Amino acid sequence: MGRQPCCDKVGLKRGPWTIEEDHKLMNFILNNGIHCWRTVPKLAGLLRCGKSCRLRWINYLRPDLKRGGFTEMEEDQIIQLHSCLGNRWSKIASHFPGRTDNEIKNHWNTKIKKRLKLLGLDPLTLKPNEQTEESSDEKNKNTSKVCEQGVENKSLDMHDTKEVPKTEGKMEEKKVTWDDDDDTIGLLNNYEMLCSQLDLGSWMSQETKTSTSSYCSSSSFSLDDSSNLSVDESSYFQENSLQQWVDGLDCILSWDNFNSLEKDFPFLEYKQ
DNA sequence: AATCCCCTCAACCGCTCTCAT
DNA sequence: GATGAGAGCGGTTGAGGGGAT
Repeated sequence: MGRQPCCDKVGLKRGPWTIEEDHKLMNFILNNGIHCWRTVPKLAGLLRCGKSCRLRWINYLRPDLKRGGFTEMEEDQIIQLHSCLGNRWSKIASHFPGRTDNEIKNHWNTKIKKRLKLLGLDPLTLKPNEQTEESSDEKNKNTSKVCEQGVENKSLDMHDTKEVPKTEGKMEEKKVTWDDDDDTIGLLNNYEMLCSQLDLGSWMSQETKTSTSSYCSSSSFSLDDSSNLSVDESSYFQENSLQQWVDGLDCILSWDNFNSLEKDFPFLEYKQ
C-alpha cells in the first residue's frame, strides 16, 4: 500500500542542526514533554520533521546522555551483548544508561569491529576468523536467535592480552542480564530518577543563581555521573548542575569541551 | 603549504513494529 | 482481522576533521 511519508518534506530543513534549533527543541520538550513527535516541530517552531526532532533529542540533546569515549569495560560489554543479540543496537544500548543506539552502532562499526578483525576474530562469533564477512552476516541472525534462548553467553577481553576469552571470575563481574523485559526498565528508572532530581517545572522558572558561570562555560557533563560522585560533589550538582545546564545551553551544546572539562574537574570522569 | 585520503559520527532513509480504531 | 498512523530501529551516507604525503 505504501506508507505516507512521516512528514511533508517540502520546505523542511535538513542537515546539521543549528544551536538555535537545538534551543527551540530543548526548550519545547522541557516545557511540554513529548506527546507526539509529529507535532513537535510545528509547536516548537521548527522547520524539521518529527522524526528528525526525535533523533536529535535522543542522540544529542537528552540531558541524561553520557558523553565521551567508551571505556574498556563498556567495550567488553558491547562485545558480549553483540555476540548474543546481534545488531539489535537498541537492545544493546538499553544496557548502557546514557548511551544511544546510534553511538554504540557507530562505535562498533568504526572501532570494535576493526579491532576484532585485527585480532583475527570474527566480530560476530568471536571465534578465530575463518569465514568471510558475508557468511558472518548470515550467522548474525542465527547467533542472536540461539542467544535469545539463553544458550550462549560469551565474553572477550580484547584489551588484555590477545585472543583469549575472559576468565570466569571476570565474567561474573560483568554479568549481564538478558531479560528483555528488563531492558527498558533501566532506562525508565534513569529517566524517572533524572526527572525527580530535576523538578523541571521549578528550575525552568527559577531565577539564575549563578551567572553563565565559568564553571559551566567549560563544562558539559552527564547528570548520570552525579550518582558516582562523593557526597559533597553530588550535592553540589543536585543544587547547581541543572540550572547551569539550562543557563549554559550554548556551551553544553558544544560537547567538544567535554575532554577539557575532565581535566579541570577530575571527579567528572566516568567511573566504573 | 597544499592536497589527498581516511576516519568518525550526526543525520537521513526506508523498513518494521505497535497500537488504536 | 484489516487498516492506518506514529514510533522505533538498523543500515547507510556524506560532511568535516585530522593525519599522511
